[in-house]
Order: sequence, then structure tokens, then C-alpha cells
Amino acid sequence: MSELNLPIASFSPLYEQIKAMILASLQASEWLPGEAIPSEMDLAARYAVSQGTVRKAIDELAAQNLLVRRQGKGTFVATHQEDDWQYRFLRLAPDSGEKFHLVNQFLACVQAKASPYIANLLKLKAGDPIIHIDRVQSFAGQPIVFEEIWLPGARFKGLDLDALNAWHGPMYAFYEGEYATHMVRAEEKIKAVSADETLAMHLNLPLGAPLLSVERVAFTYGNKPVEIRHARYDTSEQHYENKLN
Amino acid sequence: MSELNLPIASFSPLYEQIKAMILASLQASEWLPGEAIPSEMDLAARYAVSQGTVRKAIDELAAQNLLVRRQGKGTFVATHQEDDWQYRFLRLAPDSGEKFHLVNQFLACVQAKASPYIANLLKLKAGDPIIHIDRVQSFAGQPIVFEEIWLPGARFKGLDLDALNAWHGPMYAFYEGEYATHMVRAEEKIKAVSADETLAMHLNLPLGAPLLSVERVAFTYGNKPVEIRHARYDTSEQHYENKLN
DNA sequence: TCAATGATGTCTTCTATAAGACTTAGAATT
DNA sequence: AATTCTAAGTCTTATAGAAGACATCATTGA
Repeated sequence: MSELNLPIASFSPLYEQIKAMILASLQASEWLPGEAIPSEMDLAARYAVSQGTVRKAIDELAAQNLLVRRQGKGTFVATHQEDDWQYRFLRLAPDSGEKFHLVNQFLACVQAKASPYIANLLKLKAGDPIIHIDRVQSFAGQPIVFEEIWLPGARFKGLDLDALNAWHGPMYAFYEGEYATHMVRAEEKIKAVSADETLAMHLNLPLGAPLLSVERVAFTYGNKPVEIRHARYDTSEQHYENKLN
Repeated sequence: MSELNLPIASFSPLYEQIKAMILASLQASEWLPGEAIPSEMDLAARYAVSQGTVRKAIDELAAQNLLVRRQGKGTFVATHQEDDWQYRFLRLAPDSGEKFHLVNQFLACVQAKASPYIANLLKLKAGDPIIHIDRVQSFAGQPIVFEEIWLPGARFKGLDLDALNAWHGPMYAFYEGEYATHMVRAEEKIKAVSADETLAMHLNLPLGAPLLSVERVAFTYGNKPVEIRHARYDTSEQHYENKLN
């Protein structure tokens, strides 16, 4: 059924088509992060397929962490404003195994023009307006993370140091609440580097100390890159954790 | 149905019970890596449930990379002896983006007694026999990886330098073929360190050069740890790649 | 009287099954 | 040699009922 009224993905299985349509609604902000989407039955009626077909579509979106299912309650749009999502993108952990809470200090937030390198990663044109943030994060009084962030100026209009300092919580919750930008996934490239003068100063380490360099590109819906980060971790007392499946 | 003849997981959904039973067969080597398992229909008959229920169990095992489905052909036990699995556990990639093939050189393979640290990770007793391997891997003539490997002596009886040198291919394919040990998943802890004298020598770098330290624990079926690795990567021309979802 | 308890209804996702479509590969036919 | 057929596998879709969450409302007990 319903092959005629579907402009996209006409020759794929029904549940793939449903998946694409739900994704489109998500991307169009028809349902906002944290909100419930219509029930499986409602969606089945809307798309004129069975509940099980909608279910399979939702299953895959939930597997990608775009949706969150709660039996008996409903299915919700994933949000970074939840406690258990604080550390979804932070793989750094203390060697001791204890929980850790990083304290944030923003050093700068300036408007600038995109370098060719940054422009390329963010799919902008060199010279387009961007916002550049510097921050240090500390644990137990010790500065541990030095991080630079680049954001497209168009999407994050008005972001300045005051706005950042007024916010208390994870960065991605901030983007979501203030700039309607939900991060879906990210790619990281990790290297070992030596502390230069600036890094040594900010992280309170000797010149040449080994640091973990983590370059991240983060994406919203539709594989759109919207944030570049370059972090340097002092890994003398902590490590980057990764699971391979 | 069939609650009486199931010793394990009696109060979980049927498909979970099936999943556990398939997993048990896998662990017991009833079907070997690379082989096809019985068809969904056959398994359904065997466990006296419907094909769809078996399917859901297999789906989850396939999602964990324990099984591989091939439409029209069958479902197969995952194996490391496949081309596309060469790089499943190797996250190092050249900055340039090109494909790379690492050339292996084994330096040592000795029998020893487990230190408390290694014993703990491998769930052995300190002093139990282990095998300790040193190797260097090169790309384009340059040594890039220095790696130490610890294996439980009991499981890898007879492994020596000759056996290693006779093998040409990925390590995990070797374990699978020669020691009936299939790796299922791994955990890595990553740090930045400075090259000491030994490392500088092996990797042809100045003393104190920054290196990526990667400590891995690898597990077979049943969450059994069977390999410890401590690698040091020279990341001046390559990086460790990671995707966050 | 009032608060705590328990039954009930409704809306949700979750589980299980069945039927037919699609894929693959090899045998049979032309 | 190319084509068609067939058998055996997985994949897709639909349906029915079970199970969880929660609000409502009646009942109970002090």
C-alpha cells in the first residue's frame, strides 16, 4: 500500500519509509526533545500501516539514541537535559573509578571568521562568522581539560561570555535549550601531544608534558556538523575510556 | 509455553530464554565461527516457539556482533577470519585517510608468571603461568606501534615465537584458528605518555616524545577476559578514531 | 471527616505468532 | 550457454493479547 503518496524511499520496506518520515518530523522539530511522540497506534493510523511496522521503525531510531522508549508511558524524543545523559559524550574518567564532576571556567567567547580548516569541517565558507570559546575544566581543584570550541555564528546568534557564565550544566543541554540544537552523534580523533607554553600554563603542568588531544566534530539531525571541539586532557590521573564491540 | 523444561531465566520473555540458549550453544562451540547456525525455522522447532521469536533472539545477538545474518543464505557465527573484520578492533588510522596495512615484527614470546596486576585483569591467581609477547608494527617502513600482550598460559598452551612468526594475518584470527578462542568485545583505557628509553628506541623517536598508551582487556564468550594488551602508538602521522552515539 | 488503601479503566509499550514476500544458489531445462 | 525452476533461507507485515504506568474513584479504617 501507499506507494504513490511517498516521495521518498519508495522502493524500500515500509518500516524504512516510516522511519524516514519520523526522522523528518524530528528534524522539523514537530516534536521537541523531552516530549512524547504520538503513540505507536496513532502513528500507525497516521501512516496507514500496522502498529508493528511503526514499532520496527521506532526500534531503529531508539537504537540510534534518537528516541527513548518507556514501557507504559510512551516514546520520547531524546534530550541532553537528563541526568543519565550528562556523560554520554564524555569518555574521560578518573583512574580511581570514582564519579567525577567537572567544574567549568570559561576563558573567552569571541566572534571571528572561520579559518579554511574550521569552515571545511563545519561545511561553511572560509570567512563565515563563527564563535570561538575557550574553557578550562577542573576536578578536585586541579585543571584537567583545556578546550576550544567553534560554533557557526548563524545558528548560535547572540552567544557570548555572559550567556555561558549564566548557564550551569552540560554544554549540549545549553545548545538544546537556548539554540534549538540537539546533538545526535560525534566523531573524535585522538592523538598524544606535548604541552606547549599556553597549555602548560592553563593545566598547571611542566612544558612538554604529554597530553591527550581530542578533536571532535558533533552533528545534529541530518548529519549536519554544528560544533568543533579541540580538547586537551591531562591524563596523569584519568583516562579516556572506550568499549569495542 | 515451555516454562517447565527451562532451568535458566524462567521468568523472562521467551525470546530472552532462546537468546540465552543460543548463547550457550555458541559458548559450548556447538557451532564454530564461520559456520552457519540452524535456520530460524529449525531453531523454532527445536525450542518449540515461533520463527518470529527465534528471529528476535538472533536479532539481538547479531546486534552484538556475535552472529552475522545473510539474507537468503543463513545466519553465521561471527569470525575474525573475514576481511571486513580485520579492523574491527583497530581504531588507529593514518591522518591522510588512506588505507593502511601494518607490518608485524614479533620481538619476544616468553612464558612467565602473572603479576598481581595482570592476574587480576585476567581473573587468574598471581603466579599462574602466562605468556608475554612483545611486538612492533610498522607502516611505510616506520615503526608506529609497540605492543605488549599477556595471555593466560593454560588456554594458549604451546604458543611460542615460531608459531607467531609462522602466522600471517590478524592476531584474533590466529587465536580463533589455533586456540579456539573467539574475541567478542574489548575495553580500552587511553592515556598520553612520554616515550622512555625503550619506547624511544623501538619507535625510533626522541626520548620524551608523546605517545598514545592504550590498555586493552579483551573478552570471549561469557565475559571471560583472555587477553591483555598494552600498546603505545606514535600518533604524529596517525590518530585513534572514535565514534560517539 | 479525612486520609490511606485498593480496585478499575485506559493508554501505553512489549511479546508472540502466522503468513507471505524477497534473496540466494544450484538444479533442471531449453 | 542461457534461462527457468525450485528449495531453503531470511525479511516484512499484520494481528492479538500481555504487561506496565498512572489517574480516577470507591472503599475502608481510625
